[in-house]
Amino acid sequence: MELEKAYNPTEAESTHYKKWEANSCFAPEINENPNAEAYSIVIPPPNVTGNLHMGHALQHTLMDVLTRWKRMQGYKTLFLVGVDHAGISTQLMVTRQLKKEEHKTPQDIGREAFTEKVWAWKNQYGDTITKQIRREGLSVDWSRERFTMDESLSIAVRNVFVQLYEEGWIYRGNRIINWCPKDKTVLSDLEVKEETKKDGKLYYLQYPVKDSDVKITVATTRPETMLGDTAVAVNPDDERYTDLIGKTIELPLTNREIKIIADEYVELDFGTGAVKITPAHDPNDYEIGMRHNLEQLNVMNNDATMNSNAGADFEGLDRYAAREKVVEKFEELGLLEKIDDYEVVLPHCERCKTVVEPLLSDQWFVNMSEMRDLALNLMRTEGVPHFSPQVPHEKVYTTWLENLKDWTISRQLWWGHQIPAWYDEDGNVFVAKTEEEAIAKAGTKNLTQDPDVLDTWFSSALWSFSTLGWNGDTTETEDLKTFHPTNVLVTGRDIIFLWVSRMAMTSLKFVGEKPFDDVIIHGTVLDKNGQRMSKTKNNGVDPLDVFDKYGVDATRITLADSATGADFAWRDEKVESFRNFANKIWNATRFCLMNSEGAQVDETFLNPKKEVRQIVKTLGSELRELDEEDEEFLDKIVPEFAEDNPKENLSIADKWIISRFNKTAIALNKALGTYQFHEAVQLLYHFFWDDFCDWYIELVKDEITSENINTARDAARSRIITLIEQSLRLLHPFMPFLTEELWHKLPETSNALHNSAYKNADATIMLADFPKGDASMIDEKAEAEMQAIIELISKVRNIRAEMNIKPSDKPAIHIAANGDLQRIFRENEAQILKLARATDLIINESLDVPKASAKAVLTGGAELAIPLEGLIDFDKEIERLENQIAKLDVEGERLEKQLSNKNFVEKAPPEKVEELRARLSEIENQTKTLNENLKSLQ
RNA sequence: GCCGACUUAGCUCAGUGGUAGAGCGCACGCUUCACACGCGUGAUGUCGCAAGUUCAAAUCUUGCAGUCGGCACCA
Repeated sequence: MELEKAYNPTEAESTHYKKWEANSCFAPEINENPNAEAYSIVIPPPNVTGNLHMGHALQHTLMDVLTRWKRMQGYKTLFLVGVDHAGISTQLMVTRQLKKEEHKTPQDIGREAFTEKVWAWKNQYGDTITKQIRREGLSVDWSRERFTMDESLSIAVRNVFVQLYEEGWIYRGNRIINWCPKDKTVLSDLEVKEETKKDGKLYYLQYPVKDSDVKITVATTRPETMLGDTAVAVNPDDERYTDLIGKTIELPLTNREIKIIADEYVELDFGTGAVKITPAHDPNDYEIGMRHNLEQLNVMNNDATMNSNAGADFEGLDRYAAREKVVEKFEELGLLEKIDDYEVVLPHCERCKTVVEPLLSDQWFVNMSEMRDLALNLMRTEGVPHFSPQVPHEKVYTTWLENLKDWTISRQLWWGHQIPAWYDEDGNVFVAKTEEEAIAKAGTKNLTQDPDVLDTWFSSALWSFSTLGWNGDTTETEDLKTFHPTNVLVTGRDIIFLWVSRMAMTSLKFVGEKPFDDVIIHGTVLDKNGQRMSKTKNNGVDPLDVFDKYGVDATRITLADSATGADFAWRDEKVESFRNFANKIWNATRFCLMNSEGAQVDETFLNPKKEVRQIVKTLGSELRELDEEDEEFLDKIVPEFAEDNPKENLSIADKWIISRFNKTAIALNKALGTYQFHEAVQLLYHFFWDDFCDWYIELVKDEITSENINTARDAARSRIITLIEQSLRLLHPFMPFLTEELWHKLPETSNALHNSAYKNADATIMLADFPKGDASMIDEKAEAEMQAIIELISKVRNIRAEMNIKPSDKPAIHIAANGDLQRIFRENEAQILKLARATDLIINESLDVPKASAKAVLTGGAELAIPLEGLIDFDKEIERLENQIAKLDVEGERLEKQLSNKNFVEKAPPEKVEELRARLSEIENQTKTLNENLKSLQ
């Protein structure tokens, strides 16, 4: 079989996903093992309005890597997918469309028609994100796809609301809240972002005290709110104002009189020490107002224009126009003391960036006390959720919970879960799951449902269990039993408070168990200059463009390689290098397939013991008394077997690559188990490229391309193709398309290679058994021997390059070495000659070469020389040797210094001291030899 | 204001007590029968600064500087 010269991802990406999906490979039901352990991940539901960005691609890749890995291990895996209705974003988007297409506002068409439009919009555009998820290759179970406004999830929301209300945790109250005048809705504290404005002003306004000439000066950044002042407060200990406490102020621009009150809240040394109090427009003033029983005068409409309470001169003015006018009037009255430049920090709507106005308003709140304690207790007693990385997230999470305030959950929107509360004509409230129940409770049909909807995060908070069937009416399902708690949540740090904490709380409260064990917090993908990607800066990198350019697999493994929890700057060059890696895998496989006649994928070629077990099984009882772990077992029963069996007859290179493979597999499983994705990718990259391609393939090339058909050649072919097959399995969680594409091209791949949990499924690498790695196949001796061969070849290559020996010139290699090294080099003579591009390998106890030779030393006291009659440039060779001596000298000096330090020798672990001594002795030997070589040239 | 992270080769980043690493880039050489998205060879770092702990510090402690982030906020 001959493959294209380079990997072209397009075809693989367009066919395999469809096949996997059609074969239900993603659903947990594919697992035939009734005792299989479950593994589950729920996706952080992307906004239904959303488009995939690089952050999603990163997060999704990590979840899919874990899911595919566990699935291949035989776990009953569920990667649950779904989208979020995303209240404000979606409503804004549809509102914008309505304005553009029909020049209408939502109010023009009414709630029902508008909501219908949003649903239509959702149905039309809502699958953008799910298409993109398919493109990413995510092995999510589409049969369990959820939407936060699904019927069952909505029932869950209502049940949770009703229960919390009945238990007294949810209440309706009139409090200072964050109001977005543009979106015209209340926002929770978490949806408000502070921004510093450097060119702000601090205005000093003078208020005349009634029946006196005294004026009291207050400082404010928002002069327009003075129209709602209902007091001026001073510190009770402030001697400047002692006489004024209790006096009355004639509030300018209004004909109202307000009191001067004393309150500890006021700081003596800030501003003028006197504070205007506007209980309806400032959270602190509100608190003071409550303490002093002050009137709460709301002077603003919900679009941040002034209302009639502000007086006829101001009514209808925008807050900023009103500010200017108030200042002008104060100036006219001679009551404007001064205006200072002042850096102000203003709250902004996270979504539309409008300055948020603190307003007194009737809203629904959740008192979080009980649920907060449940979550805190879980962390304190079990350390759950376990954050990766633990620092700083565990502490930030805990601290936030400890300081948790009430959650504002109502939103003045139409898109979302409408609050299940009804009012009768007298304003009495009836909270119930359905209107019928509310009617029953109220004893009247004349009820109006609260027009507001719930914060989007209220439904997201239930996501870990509402998606598995819990809705309050139904509290036990097979899925809940099997998949809850989920194993790990993968998400960004921006929603630890908004989402992670709330899932922890609601899950504990309503299901009585944690929602997940682990939480992986990934970093943020920044642009190439280290800036956050944003629409306004237009510096975003579209993952779909990257997929098109470099392929999905290259993008996935690039992202996984970057996942250390730290932010990182996006570089196309990095994907390019992983695209090259994909191509390398493609070509290595291509090469093996060009030489695959007579080969078969068969694990026993990598592990003869497995064959022993098979033979034992076949032969049956007569062999039972023999120890199958005994390495010479086969020799004992059939001596000729070991000699002739090419599976047993392994070269150093074979043993070495098998050892390296098993080490890699073990380390890879460990890295994935501890969420060290970068480590995992590095292991795969270097095993495959450096060990397998650069060395193993080159070492066995001659044998497997041999024209002579014999069992040894076919065994070598089977071995290398089996190594490819096993490597593809290790790579599959990261590069699903490429590995599936290649796997099917390998000879005799079938569902027999599946994990035993998937015996009957159609053949696919995604269900193949994930290699665990066999520690007993690690062969340190073979690795050391191979290291000697690699060192020899590398040194020859170094001489060739530095002495400018043409590739076409093939010199002889002379080696002086001890018995063991002699054997190793002789056994691999053909490979050494090929890879070093030499003609003869002359091995002796000592070197017997002409002066005109280039020389080098090897670890273990061996020497090598390449005679270069007529070719050698003595000056160059001298320089080369001097360079090597200099390098060794630097290291030797440091070691000598360390070893002559008594403290080190006495206090450091003996094995460490011994290690350094051995190294020093090696350096001394090599230096000595190099110096002799150098002298002979001078 | 409080909390925290980061600072390592030209660039992007790994590395958490024992001889400084990768990819890209750079230099030199290669139509070596899988791959130039390749092969071989090489150069490049007082690991932000200062002090401390230790036989030993990129790694632990403290301080400083710079960058970034989270939380809170004084009118």
